[in-house]
Amino acid sequence: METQTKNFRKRGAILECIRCTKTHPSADMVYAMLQKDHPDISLATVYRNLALFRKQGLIQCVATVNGTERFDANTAPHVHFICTGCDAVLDLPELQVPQSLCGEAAAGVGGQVSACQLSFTGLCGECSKN
Amino acid sequence: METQTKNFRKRGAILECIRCTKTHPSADMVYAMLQKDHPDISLATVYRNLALFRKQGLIQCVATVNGTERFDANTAPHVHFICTGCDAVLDLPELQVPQSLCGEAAAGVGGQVSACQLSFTGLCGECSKN
DNA sequence: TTGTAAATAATAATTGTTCTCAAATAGGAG
DNA sequence: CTCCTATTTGAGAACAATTATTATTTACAA
Repeated sequence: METQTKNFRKRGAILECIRCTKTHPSADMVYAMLQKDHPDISLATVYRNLALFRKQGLIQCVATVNGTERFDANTAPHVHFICTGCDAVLDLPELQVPQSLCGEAAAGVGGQVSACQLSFTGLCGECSKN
Repeated sequence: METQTKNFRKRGAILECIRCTKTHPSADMVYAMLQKDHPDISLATVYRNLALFRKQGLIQCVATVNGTERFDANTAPHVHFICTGCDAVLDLPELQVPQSLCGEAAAGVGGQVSACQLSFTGLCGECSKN
């Protein structure tokens, strides 16, 4: 029973992990965070399940920072800030992409728009003091 | 003299190449396009110079599609459309990010905003007919 | 020509990600 | 409970994009 619950679906643990953090982690960060409760987890399992969650629409990739993808369990479209100093990805919940732009975009290409993404780049509060 | 002019600074050719195309090419695409006039160019040279141009502000990375970076010599902030069908990156010159948002973003993080990027994802006209 | 610093080609190394495959496991049928 | 089958997983190989290294070539000035 002990080992059973421990090994019972690491998939759930991965989803839980990404839902409980605000840092928009990469696959590697999720892997590191899970080490404590699941020391025998494989990095491949993390990648595999992140890809699955994305396909299922449970999470989304919100940015690619220095070549590594960053994920978010908040699938509602929202604005991000990417710090070039510390590679942090922050939410800007108070900002919103004007709805009208989506329609204009669809019209502009004569196709279908399924998502939009707005992100700002710069130095966060911490890093701008460096 | 012949060989001299031919070998004279491939850097210029790389910049020229990216300035003369509207497809927002990747490093690999630039490399392929240069093969004709510079069959002996190295892919590493393309990467190196693209990185340099970016640092100099001559070009910018406008998107990461399927893990590969796409560049643009138009460094003015403008909106893009990324087709998930054919991986094309298109301009949407008629759209603009409201200037007010940038200020709000800077205020939101208490830091400095150096760039912003808005992109829509979906199917382009061609692909939506598939 | 000769010295020096920058640019390059070739290739090795690194890094993020995906694939392969055999072993472990869950959940159902008997 | 026991067997069966499909799912999930770990380990590491494979892969592709990118970066670093190194020896060679080039531009240019003295």
